[in-house]
Amino acid sequence: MKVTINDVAKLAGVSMKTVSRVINKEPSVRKKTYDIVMNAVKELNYQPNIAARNLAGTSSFAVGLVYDNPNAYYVIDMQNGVLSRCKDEGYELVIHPCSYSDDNMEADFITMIKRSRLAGLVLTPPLSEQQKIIDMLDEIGIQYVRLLSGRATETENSSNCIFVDDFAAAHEITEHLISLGHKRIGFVLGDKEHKSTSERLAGYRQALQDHNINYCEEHIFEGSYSFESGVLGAQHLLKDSNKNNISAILGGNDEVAAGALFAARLMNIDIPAQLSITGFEDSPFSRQTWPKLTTAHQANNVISEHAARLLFSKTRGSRKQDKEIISTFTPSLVIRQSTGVAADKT
Amino acid sequence: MKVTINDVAKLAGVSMKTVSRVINKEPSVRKKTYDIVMNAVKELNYQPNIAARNLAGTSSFAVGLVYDNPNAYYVIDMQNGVLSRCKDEGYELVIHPCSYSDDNMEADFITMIKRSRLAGLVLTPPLSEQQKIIDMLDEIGIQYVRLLSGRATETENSSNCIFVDDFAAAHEITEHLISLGHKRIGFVLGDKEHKSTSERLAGYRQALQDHNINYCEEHIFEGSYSFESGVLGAQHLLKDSNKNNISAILGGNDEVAAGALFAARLMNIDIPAQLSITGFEDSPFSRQTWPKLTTAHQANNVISEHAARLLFSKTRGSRKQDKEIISTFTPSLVIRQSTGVAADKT
DNA sequence: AGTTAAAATGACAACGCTGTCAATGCTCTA
DNA sequence: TAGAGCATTGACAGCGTTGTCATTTTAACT
Repeated sequence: MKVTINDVAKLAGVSMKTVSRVINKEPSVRKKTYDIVMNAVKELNYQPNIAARNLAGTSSFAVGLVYDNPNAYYVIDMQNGVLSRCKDEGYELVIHPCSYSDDNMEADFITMIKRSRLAGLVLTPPLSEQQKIIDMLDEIGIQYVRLLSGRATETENSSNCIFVDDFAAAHEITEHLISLGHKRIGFVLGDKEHKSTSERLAGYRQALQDHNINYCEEHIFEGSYSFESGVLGAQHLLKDSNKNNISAILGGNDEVAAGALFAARLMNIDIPAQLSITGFEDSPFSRQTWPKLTTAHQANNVISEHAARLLFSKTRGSRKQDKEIISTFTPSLVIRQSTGVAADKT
Repeated sequence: MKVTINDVAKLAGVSMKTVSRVINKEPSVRKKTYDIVMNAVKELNYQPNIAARNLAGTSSFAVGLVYDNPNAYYVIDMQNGVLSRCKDEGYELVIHPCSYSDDNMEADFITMIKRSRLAGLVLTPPLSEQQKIIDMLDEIGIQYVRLLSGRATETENSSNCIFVDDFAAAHEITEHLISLGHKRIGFVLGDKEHKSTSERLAGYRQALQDHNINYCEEHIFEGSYSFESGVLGAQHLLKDSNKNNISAILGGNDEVAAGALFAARLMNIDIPAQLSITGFEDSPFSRQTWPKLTTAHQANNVISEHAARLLFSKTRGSRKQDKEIISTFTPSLVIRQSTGVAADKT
């Protein structure tokens, strides 16, 4: 039942160490030896014991995924992306949900890292944006990859970052609305602690400017990445006392947009005839609203897979540098039924 | 930086083994010794190395969570519930998403178990219902806990099962609709491979029978647990050519119900004035539809925490039997705005 | 063929903990 | 107070791998 490296070595007629070399794809193994060992591995269906490898080796065979994100779809995509890479590389994934606001967070963090002797970490926003955390990790000396909102060129040291260009996405969405004739466009922002919020706002402003539309502070609602915030934000932007005459609303993400949709329904506003609404991320429920949301598609599972890829390229010293790692992802516009030609409100 | 059990032993002036006893909460340690050791542990901020524990010990310090479920909210809740228990017990969680239809599934499964030397497994539906998988696990001899739809009394050996009483939930929901005057109630079922589907259907039938309403096959749509299925199912049940005169629809779960809501909107049917719709599970997006869904609340994170609790009680030989483990959970009705008094259709 | 360097392989000691079993300390009884 | 018997502690091997370094084999030259 329990096959060890010794069994394989015996069957292959080589030493333990040579088997170790083969399964770790180390150089300096003759092709012939390699084949013999691999055959033995297959014949016995040998699975190296992770615990032993972790204990004996310098770096472990486990990576951590750290997130503080209430969005289930986002988290699942992130997990699956990283996990698929882990499986290929024979690593384990240790998931670590945590709360940024939690006082114990740092201690928790360190406990996790120490206990599992992690080879590296994938950090998702907003934790990936916290300098305090980055400093802590640098001090510990652990490898990590950060998922960030922005573009690679901006930051000086971005060798361990994967970027999502929210600026470009917001720019594209806003231009889409402008092309439909919208001039008074509201924006229900996400949490201001998230960099994606300021990036998206900046993209929106740039698009307005490109088309000579004045930026108007009254069109901005500072909210958070939640359905409820979308409801509140839309209600605020649309209420009669605010003579905004808004004809379109950007939701900070799909959830916010769904909330805005909900609010519009409460106010008997027809979508998209009277009001256009857009989201961000193209999460599953942007297809589960009525009408379906125009949004910016963001392949989180692919993004996180690249994050894992980048992490492995650092930890395992480029054992195999098969595919190129994409370091900046730009979401692409997906037009659905929640946006339409602007109603004339002049 | 790296504190080992030896450092603690030296500081405490005891042997390695005694420290081991303390951190494992083994009996036969004098209170005084225990305190001395614990102080040393705290002073050095000692974290036992999981890899070493796994390697040296008979059972490992990792449990697996296996799921084949497309519902992100469900999966996240399950993870968080199990994880919270793991944290308390110093265990790691290895997540294992898999596809029931995948041919490699079994091999994958075994690879995972072998590689990580898991102490136990938590299985969620529909995998937990597969006899083939159960047999496989029994053969391997690994501990596991199954999450099942049903009630504890039904099955002969249910000592390693946690039940969710979908029958009762469906009964309650159906009675709610009946009490509102509904007599012709449609049901868009989930995947027929899931036991929850037959349980919910049975609960629905029982409620009809209890109130002397005839069960009518035309009111049933065999679908799957997805938004799209909800759309299709509702469209089918509501189309004019089917002279069903349905005044209410049970969605197989919240996602299905959201789909049904979507379909109703397409057909310009007013909810709940013309049609009542209900879901199951009370997942977040039952609160993100318009109108919000009447559903059956099911605390998946609590349920999965109890599953983990049950698993630990088996593996660690009841080291501390603090809280009682609930083995059957009954979802409770949550009335929101998607259900209302039946329109008179006679 | 003889020499030398490089490539391939192997022997063996860690890694940090737990299981086993022996040794010691303590309590209680006669 | 001695001895039995249990509670508590410790010494040491071993879990299955990798790192180090020594050894053997191969290739590449005179």
